[in-house]
Amino acid sequence: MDYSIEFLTRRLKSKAIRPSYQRIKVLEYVHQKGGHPTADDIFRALSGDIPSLSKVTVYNTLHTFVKAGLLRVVDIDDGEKRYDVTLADHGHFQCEACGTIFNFRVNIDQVPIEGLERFEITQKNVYFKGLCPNCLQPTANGRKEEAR
Amino acid sequence: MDYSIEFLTRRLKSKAIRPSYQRIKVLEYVHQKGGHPTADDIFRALSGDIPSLSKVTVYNTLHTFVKAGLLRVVDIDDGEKRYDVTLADHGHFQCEACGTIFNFRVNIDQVPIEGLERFEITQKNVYFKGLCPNCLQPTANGRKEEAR
DNA sequence: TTCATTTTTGAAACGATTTCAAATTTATAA
DNA sequence: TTATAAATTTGAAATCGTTTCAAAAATGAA
Ligand SMILES: [Mn+2]
Ligand SMILES: [Mn+2]
Ligand SMILES: [Zn+2]
Ligand SMILES: [Zn+2]
Repeated sequence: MDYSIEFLTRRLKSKAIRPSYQRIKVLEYVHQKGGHPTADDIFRALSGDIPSLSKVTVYNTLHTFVKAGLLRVVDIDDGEKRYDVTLADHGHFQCEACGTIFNFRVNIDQVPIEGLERFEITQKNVYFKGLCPNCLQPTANGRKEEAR
Repeated sequence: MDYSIEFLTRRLKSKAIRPSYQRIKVLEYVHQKGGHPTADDIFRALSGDIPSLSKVTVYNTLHTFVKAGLLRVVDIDDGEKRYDVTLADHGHFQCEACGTIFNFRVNIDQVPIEGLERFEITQKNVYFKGLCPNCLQPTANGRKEEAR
């Protein structure tokens, strides 16, 4: 994929967000890294490149991006919020052993819903929990993988 | 419904939880009040009856109840966790204007899922957001109801 | 270059929850 | 009943992600 500075700059400008160095770096990180990083993941990853970087800037930037629809919040974890570049509708599974968050395909619009006839729905989240294949796999000694 | 001390005591004993005064009162509150109270809702409601009550006791008690399967956590709100006595599978809708959390019927097991073939699922949550009928209703002057 | 606006920054505040150790209550054994 | 151990409750302090705040720095317009 093309996550060049020019591409990211254009993406920001298209949302009327000024392409500051910090913002471009945050956007670059979430695109290149993918997955579901926390604000702190992003802060620690960029601190090297931008020694002056403040955590508040990361928070500000993430808020801006979410409001502009560039990112989506995943709030499955207790504790920290996570940020997701994948905007297409999908569900999230969090492994209770290793904590990893996985995406899965789910067509929530096909589900029969009862009781929201007069409601206006703007956001649909599907969060599952359980054990991922890695953590289900028994190790050589016959026990489960160690939880992190 | 019968939420007598005897009933609640039996319910606790059946889960091997010692029926202390505090625990019975918390269990009574969540049953009688229903809905999705926060730890603080419960604490403030019971402080009158139990002047010595500590918030830590409420937290301890809620953890115990959740672990025993007497309550379910609803983590849709940013901020505070909420507790739910309704154990049957259902979805949660939070109104973005008034904050109220509503239940709705959803048969999540009927939804086609792709990508979790080798996962062990132990918990399925469906969280919607949007506007509830009250907050959608225009007032006399033509504007929406005031958000809380 | 000015001057206004936006962005970044570190420190401090916030707020729900957890940790901790002491005090109290309850159960068990002698 | 009394002694002792175990469980529960409690208030204070700690934790931790996030927000608020005001000043400094960067950027844009005139
Ligand atoms: Mn995702
Ligand atoms: Mn509910
Ligand atoms: Zn796992
Ligand atoms: Zn509402």
